[in-house]
Amino acid sequence: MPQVGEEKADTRQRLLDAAVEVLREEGITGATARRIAARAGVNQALVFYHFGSVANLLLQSFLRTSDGQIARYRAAAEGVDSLHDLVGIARRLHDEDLESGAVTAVTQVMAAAREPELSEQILERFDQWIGIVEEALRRATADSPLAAAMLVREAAYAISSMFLGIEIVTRLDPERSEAPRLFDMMSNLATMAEQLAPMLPPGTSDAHRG
Amino acid sequence: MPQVGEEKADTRQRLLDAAVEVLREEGITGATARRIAARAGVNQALVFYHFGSVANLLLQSFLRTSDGQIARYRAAAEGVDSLHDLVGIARRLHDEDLESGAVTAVTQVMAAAREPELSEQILERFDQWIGIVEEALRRATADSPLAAAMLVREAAYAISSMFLGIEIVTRLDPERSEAPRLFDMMSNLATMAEQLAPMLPPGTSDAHRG
DNA sequence: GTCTATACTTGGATAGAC
DNA sequence: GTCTATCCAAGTATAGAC
Repeated sequence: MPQVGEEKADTRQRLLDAAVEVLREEGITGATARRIAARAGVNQALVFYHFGSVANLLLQSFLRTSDGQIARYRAAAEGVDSLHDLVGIARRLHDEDLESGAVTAVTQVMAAAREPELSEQILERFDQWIGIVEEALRRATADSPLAAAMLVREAAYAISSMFLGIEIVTRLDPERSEAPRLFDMMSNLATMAEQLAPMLPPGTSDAHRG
Repeated sequence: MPQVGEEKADTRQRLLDAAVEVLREEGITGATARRIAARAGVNQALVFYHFGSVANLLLQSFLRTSDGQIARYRAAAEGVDSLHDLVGIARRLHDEDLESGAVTAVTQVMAAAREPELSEQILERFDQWIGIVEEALRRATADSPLAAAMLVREAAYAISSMFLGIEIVTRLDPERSEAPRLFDMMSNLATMAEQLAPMLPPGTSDAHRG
């Protein structure tokens, strides 16, 4: 256990941070024990002392980062109670993620995952992510006839996958991203859907409720 | 130039094929000159003779595979003239891609891409992909009021990104994919949208036409 | 155009001193 | 818990015989 009030984060922590930075800047193919250790300013052997293997360091790094992201998403999603809110918050989270690079680190591990155990862990996190979107979507469409037509779980799955895809494409050249225009469009669609709702057949909006 | 009627594909071709297979089965981190050559049944030095470097072999492999995919998508998209068609064709292409593993190879190169030149080439292909979806979407919604609300380019971008994300997630555990249910839902949504169209304010369906 | 052999580099991982 | 030193495996790439 590290001392209280220490100036220097303990090595374990530094390695986890360094792993995220290396994943972000050099990708999965550049995430080696030597590079990560150099980035953390510690000896290469400590990767193996603390984590046993590079693969495990990357796994732990993934878990820590994605759990952080999930907590942020969960907190942000609590404020959603309209489609318009949902789009606005999604836009904000996307911008923040791009800035911090956290999602890049996550997608690098994700794309390269081969071992079933790692895949399992990743899917578990993706599932939580979908759950958050699902919950937000459910609240956002509670008063809309859309709720009856849409299977909310599937829609949340679609949205989550879309974000993942956008992240990967955006990283190839952030300057040329079309994501901002997509958010503008979704914002307009949300507004229209909300204005149109009263024009549609009533009663259907309760179809999904227990 | 290879002889006509040859039994054995020329080495260059075999290496390109082998690269796709290795990318599919072992991912980007397993795509080494030695493994690809072994898979092709040729000597490792031939990777460098024919392609100069592993990175270039992977690039050529990516270009060949993604161009093939694009041709398939383009051909399939020609048959679309309703949202329902679009969903059905998307489902079929998704199933085929999963079976052949071609998209997996593409996403592996994509996720690991670092050099600007490679990113450039990848984005160019992604752009073509978006273009095909855009064109299909435009035809599918030509008679629908949806066309007025939706910026077709942005919607196509969203759909393409979604497919990319789904591919990456599905590969983690194909058994547990939620994609089939998503297609079912989209199919229902398409049907509803088509039934609902006449109920909405008329005239708007022509708003996007020159 | 293909093979063998080899040079060189990098990376994962461990042993042992401190 | 950290470092030095080291081993071994695997990778890229090239030279040169065939």
